[in-house]
Amino acid sequence: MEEFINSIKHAFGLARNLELELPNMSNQPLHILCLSIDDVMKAFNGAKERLLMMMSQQDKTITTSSFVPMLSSTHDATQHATTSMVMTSYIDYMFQMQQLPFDHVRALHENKIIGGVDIQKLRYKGTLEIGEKGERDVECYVRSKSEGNVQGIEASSTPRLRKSSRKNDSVKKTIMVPAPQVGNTELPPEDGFNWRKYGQKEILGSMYPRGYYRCTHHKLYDCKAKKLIQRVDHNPNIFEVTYRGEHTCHMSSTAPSSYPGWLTSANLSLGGGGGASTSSDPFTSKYDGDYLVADLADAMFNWGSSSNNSIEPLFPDSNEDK
DNA sequence: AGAATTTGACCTTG
DNA sequence: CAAGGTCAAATTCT
Repeated sequence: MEEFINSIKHAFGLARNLELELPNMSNQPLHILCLSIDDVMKAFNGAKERLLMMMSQQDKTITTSSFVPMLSSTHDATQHATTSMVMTSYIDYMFQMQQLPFDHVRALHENKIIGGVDIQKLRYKGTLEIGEKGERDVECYVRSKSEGNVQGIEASSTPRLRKSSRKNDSVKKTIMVPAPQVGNTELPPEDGFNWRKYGQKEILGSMYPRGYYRCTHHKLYDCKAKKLIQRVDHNPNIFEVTYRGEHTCHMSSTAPSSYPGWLTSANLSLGGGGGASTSSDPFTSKYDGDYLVADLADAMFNWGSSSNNSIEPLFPDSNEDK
């Protein structure tokens, strides 16, 4: 455990240094920045390996270890699982960051604002991914499946025509997202897309209702992307967010110009170009659940002292205008 | 006024 | 048939 703590502290230290040096990077060749990012990634990679080893050992024995009590005030199995999952998410989050600095730095260079030290906009939302299908040994926590490509069937015998959309959703990916501690805590942090709620349903056996959202552009661009949001029963500070379908609104002027790292994964096919950034630009007002690298580290190490295992507000002021 | 949300009814799936 | 998912009218918000 101590080994893991040291390695993760080292990684966060490197990330912190990189963050601090970022304003001065504008005069440096980009490959210098790449090397720095590589160092950070390697450090987190090592820490993650250790954590996954510890988790796999835990999963085999299902007994308490020194690891869980340090993070959690309650020791029941579900809390244990959730805490481990979210902690792993922090590590994953740092990996996902790798996809962003390059975009950000490029954007900043292109916009010639890096000299203006608008570091505020380098803050990134804290949407955390638990894992991806078949990628790691915590995949048991993730539901991710393809549902086939059966075409929808028109309901011809009823006055109300409706396509079967469920089978058309070829992509389904579920992640765990911590609830924001300020602003509207009823919703998980934004993910850069604009969603419109179209339904809510009480789910059998769940304490909290499930909210159904679709892309705001679903009519204009025939965008098929949807998401389901539901609070986790045993920890209301965590949302289970299921994404379905693919965004086909990339070229929209209101579509995000950059996506969170986990959304750029191949199975969601979210890569590709983005249009001009407007209000949906993740680095402007739409991104209100901001977390800095250094604060992620602080939140992570303060986790155990928090009575509700939630993420502390990092920039309370930035969320008040919601 | 238009956009977004709510909510009960309806539809699909297993 | 039950449960989950979606529709669409009513309502609320901006």
